Amino acid sequence: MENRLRVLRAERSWSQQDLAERLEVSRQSVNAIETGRYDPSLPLAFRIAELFGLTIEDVFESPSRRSSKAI
Amino acid sequence: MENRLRVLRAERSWSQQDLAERLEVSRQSVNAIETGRYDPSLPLAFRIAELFGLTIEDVFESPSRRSSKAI
DNA sequence: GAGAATAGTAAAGGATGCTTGTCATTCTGA
DNA sequence: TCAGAATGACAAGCATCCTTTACTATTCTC
Repeated sequence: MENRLRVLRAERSWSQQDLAERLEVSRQSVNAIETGRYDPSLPLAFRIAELFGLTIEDVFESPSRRSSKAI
Repeated sequence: MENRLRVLRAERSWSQQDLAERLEVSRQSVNAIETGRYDPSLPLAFRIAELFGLTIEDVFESPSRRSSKAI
């Protein structure tokens, strides 16, 4: 599942470690999610979306929904 | 994590089996999610939201977001 | 009452998420 | 240039998700 985590993190100049601490997960989990090795659990997806003030749909994108979304 | 799956299903008069087939999961998985024994994976949460034409936030609700949402 | 449909639960096993620990590589700045 | 920060990746182990199979209880319909 595609996600915009790396972009959102970069916009805030956070390291993976910074983000991991804010989400209360390990740095390796952040890295694995960013690099697409696995998807977060639903509770973690909620924490991620809330941290960035976005909806889950804004952060993660199911393949079927990837069409021509602006920017 | 709270969810409105049972209500959404009932609104459509679907059995757990009906819903399970539409989601391509087992009836027991639907039952477990409805009764709160566990949360769906993120990909399954997306399928559920898409099936009902809602956002994930509309179907599932993190504890921190449970305040005074209308109806 | 018999049979079907629905729902709740359990056990066992496979798949996935998350951890700590470790190593290699790349980036950054003094 | 070189040290430290940052990143990517892997392994082992535990937790969680999801499966199949199975059993039970309730309700409904004939």
